[in-house]
Amino acid sequence: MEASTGYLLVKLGGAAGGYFDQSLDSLGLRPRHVRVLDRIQSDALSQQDLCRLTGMDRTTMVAVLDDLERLGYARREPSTTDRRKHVVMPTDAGRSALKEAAVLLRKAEVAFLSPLSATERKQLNVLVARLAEAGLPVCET
Amino acid sequence: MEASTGYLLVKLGGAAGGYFDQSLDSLGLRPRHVRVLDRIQSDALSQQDLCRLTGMDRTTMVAVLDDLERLGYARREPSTTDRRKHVVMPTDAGRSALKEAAVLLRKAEVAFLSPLSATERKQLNVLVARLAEAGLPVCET
DNA sequence: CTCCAATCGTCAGCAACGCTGATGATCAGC
DNA sequence: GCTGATCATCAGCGTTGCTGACGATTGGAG
Repeated sequence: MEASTGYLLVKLGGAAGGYFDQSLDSLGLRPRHVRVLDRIQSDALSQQDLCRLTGMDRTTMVAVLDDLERLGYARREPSTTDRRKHVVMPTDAGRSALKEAAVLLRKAEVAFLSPLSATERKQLNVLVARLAEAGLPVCET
Repeated sequence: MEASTGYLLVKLGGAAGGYFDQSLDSLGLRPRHVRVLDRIQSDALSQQDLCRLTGMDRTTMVAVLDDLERLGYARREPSTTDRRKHVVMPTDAGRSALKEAAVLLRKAEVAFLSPLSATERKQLNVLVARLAEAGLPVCET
């Protein structure tokens, strides 16, 4: 029970989360900010689009974008095609912050997985990818 | 970035957590209650002992034990050796509830890991156990 | 064209969570 | 017998993710 895969997964997920959180402290960001910053690089997305793509709540997204705007990493611009929408654009500072964050996150991940050999890390990646891709089966008890 | 092992681990951990939560709905318990219920089976532990063993906060433990007592699954008894302490004892109902919970959790885990083959599940278990055992390295960025 | 339901972004406020600090009771060492 | 530490408890704080409501705007039906 203590050593069940499921329990360990929960524990590990939490630890990894805290780990990633900390790794971004110097940027004043949290992983969710980076995820949003990443999404808005390529396409011009509305806040709703971002919600759908990241799975975040609409009100949480407002807070995240407030943060990114305050830090000068992104801007909200009125959409030219739909005046209800705001198109979210990254700034130059946002783009370089994203690069920096990616480096930090990568470093944190390497450290976190350091107890495993290269082969094992590859194995783990395959397994969790399969599990995540499997759509996280619906609970029906 | 989207498919990094670390990010997937966080996602998976959260999903597994919610999964386990749901699986215990019918018992009115949450995984933490089951963990406590499990710990008090063998030894006579004080609340502080339980905190140390489970890593839970002392005030959270109070709430958990309140729940378990209200459900008739555990009792607080004054320690005979130290009148500051409460020894936490499982009731018969608590013991059978634990058995039932273990079954439900096991079922949930099987379902959650069902996208993997038996060999892969074994592999995953070894890997996450190694990572968890490695003491979750300290972040120092 | 005129409504009307639906969508967008925002805000106030709620419920759960984990924690800090303080309290009263008790213990252990000097 | 005093003093500092430990135990269980409670009140209260800050954070988090969410619901519900709101005004503004859109798009389609009649």
